[in-house]
Amino acid sequence: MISIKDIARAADVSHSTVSRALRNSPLVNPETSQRIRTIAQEKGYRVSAVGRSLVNRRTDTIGVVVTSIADPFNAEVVSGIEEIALTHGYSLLLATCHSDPNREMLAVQSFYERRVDGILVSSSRVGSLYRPMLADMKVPIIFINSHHPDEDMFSVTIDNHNAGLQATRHLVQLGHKRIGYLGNQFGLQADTQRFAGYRSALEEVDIGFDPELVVHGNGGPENAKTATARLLALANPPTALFCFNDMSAFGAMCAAREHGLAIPSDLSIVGLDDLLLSSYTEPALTTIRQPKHEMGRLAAGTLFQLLSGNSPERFISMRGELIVRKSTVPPTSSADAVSTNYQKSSARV
Amino acid sequence: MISIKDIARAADVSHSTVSRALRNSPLVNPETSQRIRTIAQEKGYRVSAVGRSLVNRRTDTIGVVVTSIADPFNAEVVSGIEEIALTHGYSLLLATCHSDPNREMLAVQSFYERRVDGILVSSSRVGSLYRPMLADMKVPIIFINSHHPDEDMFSVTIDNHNAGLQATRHLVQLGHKRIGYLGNQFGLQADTQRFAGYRSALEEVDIGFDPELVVHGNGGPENAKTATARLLALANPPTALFCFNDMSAFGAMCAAREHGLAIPSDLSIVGLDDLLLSSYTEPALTTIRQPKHEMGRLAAGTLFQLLSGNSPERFISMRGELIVRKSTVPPTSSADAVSTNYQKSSARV
DNA sequence: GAGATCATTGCACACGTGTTCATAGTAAAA
DNA sequence: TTTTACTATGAACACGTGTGCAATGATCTC
Repeated sequence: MISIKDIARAADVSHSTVSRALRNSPLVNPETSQRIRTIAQEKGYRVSAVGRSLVNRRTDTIGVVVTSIADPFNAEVVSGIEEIALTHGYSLLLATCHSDPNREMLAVQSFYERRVDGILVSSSRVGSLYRPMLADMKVPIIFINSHHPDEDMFSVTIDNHNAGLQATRHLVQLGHKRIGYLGNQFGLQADTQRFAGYRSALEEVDIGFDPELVVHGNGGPENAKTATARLLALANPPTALFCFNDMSAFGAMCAAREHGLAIPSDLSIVGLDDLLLSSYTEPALTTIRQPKHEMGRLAAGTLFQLLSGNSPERFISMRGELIVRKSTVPPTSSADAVSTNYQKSSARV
Repeated sequence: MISIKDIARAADVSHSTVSRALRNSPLVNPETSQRIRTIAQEKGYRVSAVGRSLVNRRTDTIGVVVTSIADPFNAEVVSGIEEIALTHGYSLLLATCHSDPNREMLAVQSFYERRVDGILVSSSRVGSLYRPMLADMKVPIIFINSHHPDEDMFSVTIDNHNAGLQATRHLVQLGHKRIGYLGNQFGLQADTQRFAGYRSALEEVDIGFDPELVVHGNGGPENAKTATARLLALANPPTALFCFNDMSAFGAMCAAREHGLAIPSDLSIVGLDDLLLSSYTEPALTTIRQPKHEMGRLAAGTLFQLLSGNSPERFISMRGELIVRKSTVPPTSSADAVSTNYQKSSARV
């Protein structure tokens, strides 16, 4: 592994001059500079970022923590982050935590030891615990998809309440009265807020909330499938279903088919995310589009603002957009009838 | 930012002793060691990996280059890599190159400057050009999903020829005679080999190869859709289609539906990858399963073998597994008849 | 009691780079 | 010719950590 000292020796100058020459410093004679660069090229020299980082006190590296990179949502977010990082000449350290708060902390600690210039965390589960940690480590940190109203906290999210509202309103406006909610793991902030939006939409039109119609998966299709199966086995099953995300919606569609139901005629389904594949399923999925790539870009942008001494917006909240495709239709009369009957006899909660 | 010198001062010892104490060296008195560790904890000290890397001449970091992290195949591979890296205490630097050979080189150069301990490249497009580069930089590099028979090259792939063979044989055995191939971008190694497998399967049963039935997308659903549309507009369209990957297959299914064809009765489709969502589509996709996660694990494992001085297997080739689901059935008699007619009049290539 | 062994610690250097300051040489100004 | 300004370069230190070697003091052996 060759260093500037090696080419200094070869060019018969001091390593200081080499350092300057390779960074195009105007302080060094153009001819010597050229000579040094030629030698460096011949020897295949490449500057050591670790040596440079030590003196510059920056690594040109940012750390990204996600629950799982195999989750298309996170993949898109990371893609947006990487795009912006590249334009700033930064590299990305990636770690996954699989929704384990402990692993999330370990990942952040590891990033800190590596002296990243900033950290991005998607779907954090330990947001509040960062306060003491951040006191020690003076590293800017941006949250994506989770929001923590403390000072010195930055975040980029979509308005989850509004997303739940839009999705459920769409079903309500189609005439559905018996609308289920398929959530994510209990305690996840985004889940709580989307669920709240769902309830708000029901309240707007005085549809009673039935806790029987709420089930929870884990954001993946398999658990969504079993959760949906429970829902469909009810004496009075829903005619429409709002799913926490598109992956869950796919699982729900699968469960419905296996239960002998046709989509959308027997069960309308709304997802949330608008994944690349969501428009290619049969039927194409009605969903709330989340600007995943843009969220990644904005989060990274916020970080770089911070790094360059500016004061970016503290909390960025984006709007999801309802994309109506083929998985939602008005309820069939028979289902509607059942639903109406049930309304009469069910207690309002 | 506090260093060992700061706690050395606080504990009234030399920084050497601090360094030893924090690394649990038996050379230091247990009591002083404990005292030092307590002070370090109080001050929230965390070792600087950059300082340590400089002297240890290793960064405990590996670099991963993929075409796009939003591609589920790559996401799964990276997931497998990360899993193994974690068990070795390594971190992951991630870069995307979007199939641009130039960006691929830049990413590798950037990794080298950061002095990663090893590099993994998925679906490389510049394999041969690595020879001169590797001569300079003494960094182990492993290829995933592309194979380069030079010495000093390591790779993990599936047997693409066999995968194409299996997929096409499956369609042949169902009775199809007019089988299309929907490939990836021209020149990609995996595409060439899968296509060769496709042709071998046709030759086995003396089905003539018709170049009209071969189209190319770019591995994504949108281009696959338009490419498939061209195929279906033929005077004598295929009754079955082997797609380069599942993403392409989804696009093909979409195109078929828009063309008024039912799947699988009017058009059988085989994909390749077996993505998480491939079993949740309607109909569920018949495909060749690629052990993506395992490939990532094996590639990372090979790298760590290399790093620990062992001599791992140079070329690991895995077998894809045919997963028969619902998107493939024997051709309907009418389609079969057309196909047979065509056979008679078409020239063998 | 003298010498030997051992435990504990500090000094000094190394890793690769950047930067301040001083110095030597050169050209311009007086 | 002398003074001044400027150009080009090197010496020295810094960044944070690890380690070989020497030194100190204590304990043990004979």
